[in-house]
Amino acid sequence: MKTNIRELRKKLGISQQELGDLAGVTRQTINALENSRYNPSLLLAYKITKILGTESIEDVFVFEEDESHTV
Amino acid sequence: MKTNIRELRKKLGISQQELGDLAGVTRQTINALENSRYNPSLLLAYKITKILGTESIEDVFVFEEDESHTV
DNA sequence: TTGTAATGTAAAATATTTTTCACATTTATC
DNA sequence: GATAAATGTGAAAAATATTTTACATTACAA
Repeated sequence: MKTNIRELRKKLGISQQELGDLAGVTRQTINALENSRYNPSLLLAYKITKILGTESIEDVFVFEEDESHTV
Repeated sequence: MKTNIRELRKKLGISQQELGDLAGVTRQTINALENSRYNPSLLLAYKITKILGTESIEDVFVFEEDESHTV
């Protein structure tokens, strides 16, 4: 799973730290998400989506084709 | 967070067990989601959304207004 | 070029999700 | 009403997400 968090965050002109603060998580969590290092909880994904001002979760988190077959 | 999993699953005429098998999780996980007992991973939410044939994650998982302020 | 903010990352600890097992209750069918 | 399938739920274990701490590197302003 890839994300557009970095691009969207930069459009807002905020740091990983600030986004983390807004979302209630640490900057390391944001960093790990930007670098595709793990699969967040749905609620965290939702909160980030809201903060970044996008329409839907799928605008921020991009799933690969065969990814729905993996846990 | 509430979900429409039960309704959508019944439209497909499948059991919690079958949906779990399709999503690669146990029936207890499906049951807990249907009864709003926790916040799944984003990937699981995505897989369930795909299996249920809905457009987006938000069609299946419904967030309350002030929920984005809670972790 | 020096200092400062921002980012990348690792390891250990903690929190949360998900599984497993087990049993009770409900629902449908005969 | 008996039987089987489906569902609800609890508790402990396993797996995974997230935090914390700490340090290194990069980017950028003075």
